[in-house]
Amino acid sequence: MGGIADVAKRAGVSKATASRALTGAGYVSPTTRQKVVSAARELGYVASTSAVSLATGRTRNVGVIMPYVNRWFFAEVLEGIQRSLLERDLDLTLYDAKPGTVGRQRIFDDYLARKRFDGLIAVGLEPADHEIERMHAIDRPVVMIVGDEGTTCTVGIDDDHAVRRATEHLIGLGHTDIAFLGGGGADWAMVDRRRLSGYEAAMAEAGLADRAQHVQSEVTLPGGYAAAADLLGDTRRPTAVVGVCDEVAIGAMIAARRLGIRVPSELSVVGIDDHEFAEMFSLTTLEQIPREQGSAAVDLLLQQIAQPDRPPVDVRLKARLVVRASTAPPDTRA
Amino acid sequence: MGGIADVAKRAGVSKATASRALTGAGYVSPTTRQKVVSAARELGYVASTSAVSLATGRTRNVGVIMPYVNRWFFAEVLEGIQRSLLERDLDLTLYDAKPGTVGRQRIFDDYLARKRFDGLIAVGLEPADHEIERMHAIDRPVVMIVGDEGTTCTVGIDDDHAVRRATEHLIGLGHTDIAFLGGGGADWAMVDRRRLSGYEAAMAEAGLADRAQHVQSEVTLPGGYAAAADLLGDTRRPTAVVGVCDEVAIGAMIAARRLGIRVPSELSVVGIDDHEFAEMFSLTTLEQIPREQGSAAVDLLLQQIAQPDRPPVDVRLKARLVVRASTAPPDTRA
DNA sequence: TTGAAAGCGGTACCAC
DNA sequence: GTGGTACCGCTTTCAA
Repeated sequence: MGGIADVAKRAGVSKATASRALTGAGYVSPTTRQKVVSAARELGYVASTSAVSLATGRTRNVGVIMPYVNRWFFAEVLEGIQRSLLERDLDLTLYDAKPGTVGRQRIFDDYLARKRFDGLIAVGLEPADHEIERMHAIDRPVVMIVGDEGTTCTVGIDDDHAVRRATEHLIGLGHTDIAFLGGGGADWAMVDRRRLSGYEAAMAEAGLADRAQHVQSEVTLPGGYAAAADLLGDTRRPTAVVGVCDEVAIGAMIAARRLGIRVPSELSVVGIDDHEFAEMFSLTTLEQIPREQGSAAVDLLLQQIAQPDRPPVDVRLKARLVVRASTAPPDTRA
Repeated sequence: MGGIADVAKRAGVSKATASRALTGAGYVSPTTRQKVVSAARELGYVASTSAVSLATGRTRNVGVIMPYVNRWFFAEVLEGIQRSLLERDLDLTLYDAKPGTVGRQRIFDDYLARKRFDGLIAVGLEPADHEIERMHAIDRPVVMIVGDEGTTCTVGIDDDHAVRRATEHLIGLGHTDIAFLGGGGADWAMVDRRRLSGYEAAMAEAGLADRAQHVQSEVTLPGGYAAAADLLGDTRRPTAVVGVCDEVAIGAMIAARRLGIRVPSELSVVGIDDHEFAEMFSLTTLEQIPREQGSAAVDLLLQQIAQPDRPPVDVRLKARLVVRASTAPPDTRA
């Protein structure tokens, strides 16, 4: 079936010439090229990817490894990456590496070593040391989204900046009783720790260090709901909440409504993300655009693939404050 | 670096023997096998996937094509597929084929033809005729999740059954003013049409044909919210709503709360899915388990790959009614 | 500008 | 049981 040999024969040229004409590498006279191209089209010729890879050492495929695909941020990033790759005629192989699963182990131990890709994008992976080692061992460029700047390229928002803006926004409105909701527990992500620190720093700088309060919560919408339900059930509750992300913040808003606590008059809520639900909940938040981070990562990766020796770049975006109706000055009638 | 030739040399055998020892195909004496295996381990040998593919014609890779990855159902299915493939040492190449985009066109026109996979799983694709043609043209087994039974294997729930159960549940509680929320508009998915028909049939059978009411809505949580906000703002509103899926149903619940309409006393809501938010919203729903559909699809696909001539199988699951607190008899005080 | 031929890294048939 | 060898389908020197 339709190998390049058939195309060559039909065009009356050699395999070599056919290859040159089709790939665009090397000289071919315009007329010959035309003949080859027509022959290929007539035969419905499509090059075998494995043969091409074997011969060139390039897979025209990018690996994407992430711990979740069902959370807003990750799904958006994935879409951004996919769209970018699609434009460039590149494939995408997905690795779902949930923390603490044997699947993740297999991915790092076996899958990566197979080098089915020219480069790897790791999203919010929080890799352990031996995992980082594996990633470097494969000798392919790596770009991380949400990771620490270091030896590899990195894309992400400035978390410290974002959470400070969030906290300062509340402080600026007059709040002093501001809780930070989200994170904590066993496998607590670095992002979430960073955000907590930023919150604490902002509180301290405003002389509110002793009012700072961290409420643990799973970093999901139901998680935020559950944690907030506990927190707000108490009569001695904060007047404002910073959610570690919008999902948690929205969970808190829903919990507040259930408890009959009015947002924003009785409780102000800020998030970080600008999640697809943020507008519907009128959530004040710090906007990040994961799709753009995805395509930025692709750009960086392709640069690294083209020039492996370039020093690692660090793209650190500033999140923009989007004020909606979930924040207001504290109710002073109390 | 590290080809099978090196392994063979180190083990003191031929490439052929090394290959047999490593792949498990063909006879090799236990001792020889041991030698080869150790040599391979010592060298950190990993077979080149492109070379294997070229030689065997098998890619050990499965393509997954879906229109969204950021919606609950799709993300869950994807995770289910991924987990199944991971267990079997198979890779997953993702194609994000959003309706009406050039990206989708490229996927069907170019990407599929490259046959980077041994089989394809299409999720909720609603393919046009020429797209179906393309899928068959690649001459690889295809399994569809949420599709019409026909020439290919199919996995999915019995939508008619599910929506009837939902509607009958409400009718059984005494409701007669039951609206169906979701679907309609330009590129209206078949699933949603099927569900609407089921609802209409159930209404008709209960003698409520003239009370049937379809309210258009984008099939997302914010979409359901917006549509319900309109619908429920009217004083002459239904006493119950069937959401085309949980996302829409939950959007409706949120809208109701905003409007001060109490669920379930003033409004009953049923969904279909058992979405991750369903419990938190106490939503009565018909449970489907997308992850299981994903792994079922993988099973079917592998069977087809092993025995291409098997007749297409149709897995049609029954959704289970999960009664929570979003449904109750209509308020009769009115 | 084009063609012949040597790989790329495995697998699998066939003879020993 | 094991080894020699002809492919798999394409790219890429190197000569002509």
